[in-house]
Amino acid sequence: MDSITRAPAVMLKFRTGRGSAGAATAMAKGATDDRAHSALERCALFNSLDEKARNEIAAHAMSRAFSAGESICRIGDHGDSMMAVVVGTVRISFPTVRGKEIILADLRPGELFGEIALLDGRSRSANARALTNCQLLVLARRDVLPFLEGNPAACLKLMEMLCARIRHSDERMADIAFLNLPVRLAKILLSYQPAGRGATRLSLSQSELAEMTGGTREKVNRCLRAWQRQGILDLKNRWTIILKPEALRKLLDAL
Amino acid sequence: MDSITRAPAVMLKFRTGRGSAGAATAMAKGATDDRAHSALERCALFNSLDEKARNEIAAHAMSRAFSAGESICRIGDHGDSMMAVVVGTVRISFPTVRGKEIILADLRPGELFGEIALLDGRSRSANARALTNCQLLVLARRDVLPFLEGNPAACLKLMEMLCARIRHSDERMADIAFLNLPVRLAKILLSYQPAGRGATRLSLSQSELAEMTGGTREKVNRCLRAWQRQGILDLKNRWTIILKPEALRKLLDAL
DNA sequence: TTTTTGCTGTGACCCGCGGCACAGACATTT
DNA sequence: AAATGTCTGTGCCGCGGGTCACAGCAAAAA
Repeated sequence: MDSITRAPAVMLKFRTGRGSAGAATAMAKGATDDRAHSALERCALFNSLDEKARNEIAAHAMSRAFSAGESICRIGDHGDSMMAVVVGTVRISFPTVRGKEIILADLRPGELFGEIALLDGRSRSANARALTNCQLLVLARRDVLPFLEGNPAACLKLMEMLCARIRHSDERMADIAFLNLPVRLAKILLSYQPAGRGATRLSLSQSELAEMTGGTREKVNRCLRAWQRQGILDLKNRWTIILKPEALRKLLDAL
Repeated sequence: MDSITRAPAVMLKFRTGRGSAGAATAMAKGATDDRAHSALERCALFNSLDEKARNEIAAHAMSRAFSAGESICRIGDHGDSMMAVVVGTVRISFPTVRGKEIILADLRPGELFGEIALLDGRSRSANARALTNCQLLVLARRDVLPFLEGNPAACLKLMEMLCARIRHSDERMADIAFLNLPVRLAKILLSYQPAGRGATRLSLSQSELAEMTGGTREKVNRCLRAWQRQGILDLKNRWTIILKPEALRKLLDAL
């Protein structure tokens, strides 16, 4: 277990966290620059489009920066834009009673959020927060809707993405309803494990894992420690190092 | 409590249930008849369209009947069509481990299902079963996709519907994660209560309520009985009669 | 009508998990 | 180096709720 020399690391936020990263909230509102265009290329919604369409939408994109810890939007806000992550990580969460919240997703570059309020014209459906310093591309409703009307292909692609969200939500709901915490935790850990076998180091606090699984911090801790004793993973400083992903997968297969 | 003379009744399935309704599975494949057209008018996706567009899509609709209890589609099936309910009730459910399943929705005339597999080309995302004898309108992918490409308005409307599904799913997930069973049960009961004050009679078995809330039949029973003792509702034969919806709502407000 | 089947109502039991409390380990700040 | 704050690690207690078992009942089927 000491033989790990160059394990892949999943680090969503800088280890030296919250706010200390300084106020990088300057706003670069340059429009049709190359950065915007190449960012859209990395985005699932737009990379299937032809060059012309991509230029058309890129012309309306506004670049905007958020510093680590900053709130991007809150549930209930009026929202008439959607955002694509260019640099950094954005955390989407859903607040519930008594200050608790459930983490829905951590979005990396190329991913999109805010489409729901944009599309249905209602208020924001979740919270979004910059987990690291972030660079986003902002697209306003008044630009997006006409664009979609003229680009059925983009429309269908967007619908596919919404469908994926629905599938994922339904599955997760069933998980929470019927699976016990260790299984849910294993699922989450594996979902942060980038495909390949071998050790993965992840920098997620146990409270964060609790908010993702819908459990408590204490329970997550006990579960992780039990796995550590079995040699399935290792907890060092504040990293969680997955040593035997197969063991976790086996837990899932057993249902 | 005996003064109820004409209370609204919510009856999703015939009280004389399962299968006995005889094999009405005959297939009426008449296409552009008036029934198809008027059914589409009742459907949220199509009623905002102009007459011409509605005729266009109605021309491709196939009518199909299912008898009570019959399975319409199963999760994992290959699916390249979507359906609109014309007559009857269709139950959408999501199966999980060990035969348990969670009821996602009971669809009434005018509502749509099966769009997800149709749109993203993957397999069916849930089970659908005819709760009563049903009449459905079936629309095939090869007809729907070209139609959507030519009708941006329908596209956007469909996206709105998908967004509503996502909002609903996320909220329900948070409910299951953080609210205890009585509260979830109260929510479900109220959601079947058609707006107005006063008593509502609903014909849902306690096992069904359990499958909707993600709890057990026994727990649902105990909870309902407790409410009965408090005079909030009445359980007679196999009907659940909501006497004081305000009391349930108060339970929700208390969070 | 009689039989069968499925739904309701309840008691007993036990486990998972949430809540509290607190100690120790690091990290960051001053 | 000292102080402060945050995360980790654990013991303990109590409750919500899942499970089993079984006893009425009411509605369909025979």
